[in-house]
This record gives sequence, C-alpha cells and structure tokens, in this order.
Amino acid sequence: MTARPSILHADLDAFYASVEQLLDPALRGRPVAVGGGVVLACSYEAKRRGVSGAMPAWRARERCPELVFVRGSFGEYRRLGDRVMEILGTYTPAVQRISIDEAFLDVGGSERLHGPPEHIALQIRRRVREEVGLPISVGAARTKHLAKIASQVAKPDGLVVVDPAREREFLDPLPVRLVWGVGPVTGADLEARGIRTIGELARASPERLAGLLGAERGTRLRALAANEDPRPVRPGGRAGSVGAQSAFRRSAPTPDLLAEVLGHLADRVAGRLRAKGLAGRTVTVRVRFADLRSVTRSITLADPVAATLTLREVAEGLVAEALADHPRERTLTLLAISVSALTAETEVQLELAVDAADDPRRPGSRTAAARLAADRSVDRVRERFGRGAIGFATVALGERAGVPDDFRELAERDGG
DNA sequence: TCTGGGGTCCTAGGACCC
DNA sequence: TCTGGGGTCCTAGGACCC
Repeated sequence: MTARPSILHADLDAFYASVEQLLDPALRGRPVAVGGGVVLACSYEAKRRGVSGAMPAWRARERCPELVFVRGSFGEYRRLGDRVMEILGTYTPAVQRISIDEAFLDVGGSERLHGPPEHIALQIRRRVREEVGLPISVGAARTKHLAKIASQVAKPDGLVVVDPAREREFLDPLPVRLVWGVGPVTGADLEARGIRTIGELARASPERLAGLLGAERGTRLRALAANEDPRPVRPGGRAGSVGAQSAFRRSAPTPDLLAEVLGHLADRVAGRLRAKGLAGRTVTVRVRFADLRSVTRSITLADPVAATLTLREVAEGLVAEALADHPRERTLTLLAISVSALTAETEVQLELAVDAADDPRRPGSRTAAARLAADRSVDRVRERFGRGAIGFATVALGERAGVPDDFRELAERDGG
C-alpha cells in the first residue's frame, strides 16, 4: 500500500471532567461527575466504578458513593476547547471540528513541514498535554471513519495508527457498535441477527442489510464497516439549524407555562440566530408528554424570522396545534423550538425597505422592522452587561430550567 | 422521586408542477 | 377519459451523535 494514514481524529479524553480536574487539583485522581440531575460527563475514575453518561445522579451515587459532583465551568470548556483547536490548526488548515472537544485533520500535505502523520499525532498529544494540561487521544488512518474508530480504541490518553496494509485485521474483530451511526437500537437489531463485529457487518450481503436497515442505511453502514467511505475532511461547516429546549417537571399546559417557557426559548434561539447573522424560514416545535413520547409540529414561512417576538408567536401557534391534536395529554415535560432553512440575515435586512404590509412575519413590514430593531438593542445591552442585564423572564424562570443557559449550549452526553 | 441540551441525517407520504 | 415519470417542497417522526 502506498497510501499514508494521513487522516487524524483528535478527541479530548473525558473532556468536561478533565477540565474540572485541571482547574481544581483536589479533584485529580478522584471520581468526578459534571451535571445536576443527570451525569453529563464523568472522569475515568468514575467510569471504572460504573458511572456513565446520561445516568440519573441518584443512580451514579448509588454505584459510586465517593463521586464528586460539580456543576460545570462552561466558559472554561469553550476556552480550552478553542485553544486545543488552535494547536491542531498549526499543523494544517484542513481541520474539521465536529464538537467542542473533537476534530478531524488531514495532514497529507503537511509532511514536509511537520513530518509523517504518526509524528504529528505524537506532537499534538505532547503539546496539548504541556500547553493546555489535558489528555487527548488520537487515531490515525487512511479514512475519517477508521481514524475515529482508532481514537476510540486509543482511549484513554493514547495513540493508535492503523497501518493501511492491516486495516481489516484491525477493524474486523471490533464490536459493531463502534461503527458511526450504529446506536443502541440498530446495534441490538444487528446483534440479534448474529452480526456482532465490524467484520461481520462488512461481509453481510447488501440484500440482507437492506432488508434489515433499509437500502440507503444498509449501504451506508456496510460501506463504513468495509472502510469504503472516502469522505474528505471538510473544514468549517455551517449550522443547518438553531434550537433550544427546556425540560421541566410535569406541568399542565396552562397559558402561563406556555408563555413563560416559549418566551424564554424564543429569546434564546432568536438571540443566537442574530448573533450568527442568520434567520430561518422553518420553525419546528417539540412537545414531550408525561410518558416521554413527543410530537413535533413545523411550519415553513414565506420569509425568514430572527425576531424574538415573531418566533414566539409562531411557536405558540404550533404548540397549540400539537396540543389540539392530542387532547388527552394533560401533562407536559418538555418544550423545544428549532429554526432551520437558514439564510444569512443580510438578506432579511435588504427586504426591510421593500414593502409595508403590517404582518410581522413579513420582514418588510414596519412591525417586523421594529421588532428586529428592538431585539438588536437588547442584544447590544447584553453584549456589554451580560445576559442577565435585560430580557425575557430570566428571573421569573428561576430554577425551573435547572441547567444554566451557558451550559446548555455546550452540553453533551459523552464529553467525559 | 426515570432522562440535559445541542445538533445531523434519513424516510415516507402528500401536494404541486411539468 | 385516463394516464406516466420526474422533480421539488413541506411535514412528521425516528435513530443517532456529542
């Protein structure tokens, strides 16, 4: 084989928990969990004692009584994650960040400056340890998917380079759950039919997989298992949707509750859209009932929204529809708003001068213009004085949300 | 005292157009 | 009077990832 294992996948180990241990030396060597009611991330010391992500706090404490719970240091996660990405960027501009703590690199063109991929991987691990103080695992291989699997195998705090001549040897015995896109449901399906390893998935007939998973998905997962997915490292990456959700204790869908929660969510979503210079035409709401089943309702508007009040009104209408379709459901446990079909907000602004129909959903209307202008004033005040300085019901919402807003933006299940 | 919050991608049916 | 095939957009739901 001539191909080099020039794709790297770099993945910080137990990121949130490692940051906490970095910030507070008293936590080092101890089982640490980040989160409130549930474990959002935990240290390897905690994992060894049976704690894992998404576990309710009471169960985690049951399994590991000496577990130390910390609420999380959101700003630090963002800051340190960014610093690590900066280090990665010194080896190639071809860095594709896929979450706060994880990225692909194509170092195929970096050899002359920085040496072969293995050497770069070693340097990355050493520099992140020395300059940031965090452990990071790296996988190196010929393809992205294989590099990602390699970094998972390398954890914790390791490096795995997959020799292009020995890819099958490496891949075949690994559990099928390591394939990207095989989750609990599909994994259980496959295992029930005797497909337990990646090798078995790669060798399964396309017809059989199509019957099991559907044609498209069967083909895709088999290609991943067979390591025949050549997708390139794609730097940058634009958001396709912006959303927010809020889980709460079982509550009747009273007008007060809906106004409060949807107002808060619309404020968050629209604010983030404006901060990114975006607006979106499709608004989707999700309503979760007491039994954790949820339904969604969406609408695609003629023009993109970025104004808080307009988004809130549209969302209220959609939630009302969803509730009307489920008249027997008396209890809610979650509401969510998401905006997709995004466009650059400059296009919205251009339309401001155009027409004057007074439907606030139309960006050209005076109402829409006034709303957007008011929102921007609020945005500016918040930029200077912080989120709490002004805005919708942040005080009234109080403890209901349970998780600090900043944290929500960063939260992820398996970060540690 | 059973479950965060942020996303992506895919499927499938229906409306509508040519 | 009955009809095809293709394409796009919209909507609802589900699995998955971090």
